[in-house]
Amino acid sequence: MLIGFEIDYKTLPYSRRERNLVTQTTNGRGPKIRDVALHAGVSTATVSRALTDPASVRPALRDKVLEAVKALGYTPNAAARSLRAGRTRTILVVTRKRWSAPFFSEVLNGIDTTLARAGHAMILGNFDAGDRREEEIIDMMFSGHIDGAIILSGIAADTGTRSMLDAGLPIVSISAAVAGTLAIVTDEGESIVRLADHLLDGGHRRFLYLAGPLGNYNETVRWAALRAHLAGRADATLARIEGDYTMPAGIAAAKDFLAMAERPSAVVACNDEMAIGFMKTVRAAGVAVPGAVSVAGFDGIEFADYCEPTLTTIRQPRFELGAAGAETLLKMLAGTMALADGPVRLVNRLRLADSTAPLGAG
Amino acid sequence: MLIGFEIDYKTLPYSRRERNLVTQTTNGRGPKIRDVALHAGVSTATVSRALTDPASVRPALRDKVLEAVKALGYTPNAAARSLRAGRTRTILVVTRKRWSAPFFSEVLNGIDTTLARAGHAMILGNFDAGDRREEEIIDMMFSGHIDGAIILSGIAADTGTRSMLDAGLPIVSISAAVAGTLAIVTDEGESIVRLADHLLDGGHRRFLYLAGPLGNYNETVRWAALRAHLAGRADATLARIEGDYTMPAGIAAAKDFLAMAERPSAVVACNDEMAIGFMKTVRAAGVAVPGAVSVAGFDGIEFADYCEPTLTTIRQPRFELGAAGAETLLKMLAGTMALADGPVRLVNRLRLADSTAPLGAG
DNA sequence: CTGTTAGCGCATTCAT
DNA sequence: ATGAATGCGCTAACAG
Repeated sequence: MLIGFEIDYKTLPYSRRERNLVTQTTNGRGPKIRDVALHAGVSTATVSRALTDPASVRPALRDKVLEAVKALGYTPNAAARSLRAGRTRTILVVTRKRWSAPFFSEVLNGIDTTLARAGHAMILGNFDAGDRREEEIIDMMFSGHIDGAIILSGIAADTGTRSMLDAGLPIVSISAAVAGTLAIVTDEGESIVRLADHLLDGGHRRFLYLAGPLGNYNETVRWAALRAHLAGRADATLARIEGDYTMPAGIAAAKDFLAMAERPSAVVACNDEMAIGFMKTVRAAGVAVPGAVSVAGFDGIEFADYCEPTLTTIRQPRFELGAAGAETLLKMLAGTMALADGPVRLVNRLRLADSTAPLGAG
Repeated sequence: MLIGFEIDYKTLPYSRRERNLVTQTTNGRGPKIRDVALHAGVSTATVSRALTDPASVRPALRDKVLEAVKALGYTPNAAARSLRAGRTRTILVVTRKRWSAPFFSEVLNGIDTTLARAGHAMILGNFDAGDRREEEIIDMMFSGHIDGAIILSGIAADTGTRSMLDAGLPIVSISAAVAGTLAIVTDEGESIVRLADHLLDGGHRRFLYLAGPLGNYNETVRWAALRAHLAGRADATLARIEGDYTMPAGIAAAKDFLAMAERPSAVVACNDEMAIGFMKTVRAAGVAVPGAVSVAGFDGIEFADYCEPTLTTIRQPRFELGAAGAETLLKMLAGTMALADGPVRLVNRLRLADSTAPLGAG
């Protein structure tokens, strides 16, 4: 039995010190607002006010409170706060299992940075149509666990019984416009037309388009724009091969391309990954890029500058898409923006690199 | 005025139907447990039990409750539940701003999949040492908003005043072992030795190592293992160039390499991105890979198979790292696993590709 | 400007 | 097996 055993707090790591203070309070689970109130000699209401609306408390008292907060290592309980306030300062971000990490990770970064600055947290949820996870995502919308949602998945979670849209929370969709949400999109149709014009200017007339998944928003917009534009040129042809945005899909498309009797001279892929898989494969088969075929992508992922050859592509403002989406959602929560104020459109930039060249050049 | 105006609910979208039902309940914000109880003719306690412990309620009553739940579109309020139960079924995952998206996105996928299966949500938080975000992360640990944390950042958020470790919640660190947490790591030291042996077998003796950020866990482990191993070979030399895991760092290293009087014949990069940036640059300068220099990476990101040439690397089980981390944390929460049961070690695999060849071959 | 009080919605005692 | 009542921790009315 140790009697009079003295702990020298100054030599202990602060964690130990704090833990010790914590145990001096009412119960085992860390200090509550009441503990702070007692320590500071004020009521719990004053503590609450000193923390959430400092201006409403006399400086002298406020300082006493903040001192007590620091001394006890008090952090307000989030659940109690949420229950009382009716909001959680938490946002749900939904993605799909097979997302394009190089593209979306930077969007996510933009979201996180913006939300964090506003004191909001971000719950990430992956789902694919049909799996149980989809139901959980919807439940979360109705559970009061979150204040709003950002959709990166291109579609809303919807089990047929109910949809995440029904919860009545503000929702923003980024990159793909989802009906019933405020969409943050880019001028992707115009962008792909600019790309096509660049290739047309280089003398290209036989085009091949590497498609994204059928029904996908971006796929639909890009294809429609490209097709409409080339339809206006009597001398141009446009073939199409289906794909799913992955590099293996680019490989598969390349095999089809290599088997074609009359090969197109210009390939426009619906995203960079497919373009990169395509280039790798045709080059391995002895088809020079851009010598024999020009290849362009879409998105402007980082690797577009490191593949061989560097990839002509359309650079989307990924971070800004995320930031604008988060900003917009915060405004909807604040009531200063509404669905009708959308969609928000950002501008892409054509980035020329070594994978495209005028017909016959390269 | 519309009298006797009948709405045909069957032709309305379900969302409309549900919204209608919701308004039949006590207040504006959706049905509460009391509404369900009234609708089913039971007490709130029975509703609660029917939902959380169905076996404890007589089947007849249980069915009535579940029916009422469905009819009203009831979803339990998460904040109230958390406050009452003392846990949130939410996990915090911390990353750093400059993470390697190709590597960590798949780890994240493993985490999310595993947590979701167990009914847990995942809050994502980016931080960098010194910014305000770091404090928020720590606050979250103390706020009762989360039940535990997974560290992908390699270091614990720590302001000097307090650290996320002090909250007393279970914490797992993945890929880099963080003191005070249960670490999920790989046999990276052994892996890099296997890689070195492969190059030694090919006749290489002059090595160059492209380093990660000083102090980084993986950097430290890999460098120590490689250095110790080559130190055992009297005929081998090992140079080192600093970097920060990015492709531009690989470019910078390549410039230094090109300026060397006697160039090493084998380059081992601490991650794939640097190896890829390096290859791109030396090839552009006319140095053949692997003809003049063999290059190897570390991590096994997807793009390693699509760069030019394909990259010899060490493939880490990224999804499994995430899954194991989440699994482990869940066990810690359940009390069936503790810090002392770690670390958990997964095994990497050497993946040979076109960027390495025996000395003088290629 | 500050203290007292009530209640956010739920899970869990304690009775029955 | 079920119901009544309590309190998780906090903030917002209301009083003073």
